[in-house]
Amino acid sequence: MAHITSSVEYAIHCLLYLVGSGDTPLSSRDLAELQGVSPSFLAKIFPRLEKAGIVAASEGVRGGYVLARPAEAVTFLDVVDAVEGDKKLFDCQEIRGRCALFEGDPPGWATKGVCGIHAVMLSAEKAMRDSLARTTLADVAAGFGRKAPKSFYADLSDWMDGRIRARASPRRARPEEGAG
Amino acid sequence: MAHITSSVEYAIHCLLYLVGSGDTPLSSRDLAELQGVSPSFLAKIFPRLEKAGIVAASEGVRGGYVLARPAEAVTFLDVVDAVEGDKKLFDCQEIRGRCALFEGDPPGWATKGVCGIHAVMLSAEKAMRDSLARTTLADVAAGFGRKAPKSFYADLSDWMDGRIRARASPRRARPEEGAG
DNA sequence: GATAACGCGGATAAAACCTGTCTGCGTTTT
DNA sequence: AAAACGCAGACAGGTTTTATCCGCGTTATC
Ligand code: FES
Ligand code: FES
Repeated sequence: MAHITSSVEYAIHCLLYLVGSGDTPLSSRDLAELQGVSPSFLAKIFPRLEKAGIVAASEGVRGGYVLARPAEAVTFLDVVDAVEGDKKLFDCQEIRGRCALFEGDPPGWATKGVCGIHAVMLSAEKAMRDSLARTTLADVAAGFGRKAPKSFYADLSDWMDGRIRARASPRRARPEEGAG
Repeated sequence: MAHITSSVEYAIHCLLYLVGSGDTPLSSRDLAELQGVSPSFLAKIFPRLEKAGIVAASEGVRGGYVLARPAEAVTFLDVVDAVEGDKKLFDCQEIRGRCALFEGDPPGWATKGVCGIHAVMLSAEKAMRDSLARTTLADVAAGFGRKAPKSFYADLSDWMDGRIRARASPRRARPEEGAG
């Protein structure tokens, strides 16, 4: 179990597909099957992205999700916070006030302000968050676009269309199921 | 549950006391009672600091721990790694290779090198670790020394001496126990 | 208008992790 | 010999993460 969980990995990979899909909504089920992850689990992640204003949902048949903002305006930090809430890197237990010398009544100089140790952790957390805030969905989408061949996007589009057509006309699109 | 756990908080607070104690070994039990934390739990943390070469142990009666290096040579990162092992900030599941379009046989361009998303996380982890490596025990000890009154260190020394004397001559040091 | 796809929320369960306790062992001072 | 110490392992309880399932309201399509 890591601090940045698999939920974030799922979320960002999905968001990258949404970057490519433009105005066409993609359902969480399709995104799950496309990537080979659990549809039920993914369905629990998306509402958090929606509450954070990262994606917009459309209900009903042919519904799904689209990006609610331009990809340049969604940082990794946005996604991490949306999916994980405000999870702290370090949870200070304030043990400095329990020193036996204080006998249950710690003096002001000992408990005033943030503990020096805690301050170092907060600084490290800030460094991490600043780093995450420096990269957007658009940045990684561009990097992915440079690696993938042109045909990939066409194949992807076909796959999504295929799923919709298969559901619309199961008789023609998946004849093998009835003929088996 | 946070990424940097309470064990690290306990460890560094203890190490700060060791900075002040110089060559006199302090036992994990005394350090635990002084700070109001579980002696059993603290006893599980110190061996990890010892294996990492941060503290040196002396066994037997009057044994305990001393710093194995100057406080200037022990960074927060050293302590975090010693106590938590090499815990990653993010654990990539390599879901990029599971894309349905690849049909179980992902092409080289899709799996070569580190995933762009993973790379961002690694960069954030590095930022955090660099930040932690920038502060040493000596730094925070100096900050603490500026806050605490002079009498605190004398009181601390007395408290430690008192514990040793109480154990050496229980009849005189704790008469109320036998008189009850 | 019925059906099916879709998002949403809650209940539930399994696995992993963190915290904390306990016990027994060997070592060393008193 | 006794007591204080470090060390290693087994163990239990709570929390988090991952994952599944179900029922509900909404909406496009037949
Ligand atoms: S009291 Fe929490 S870090 Fe010092
Ligand atoms: S596959 Fe793990 S972050 Fe992309």
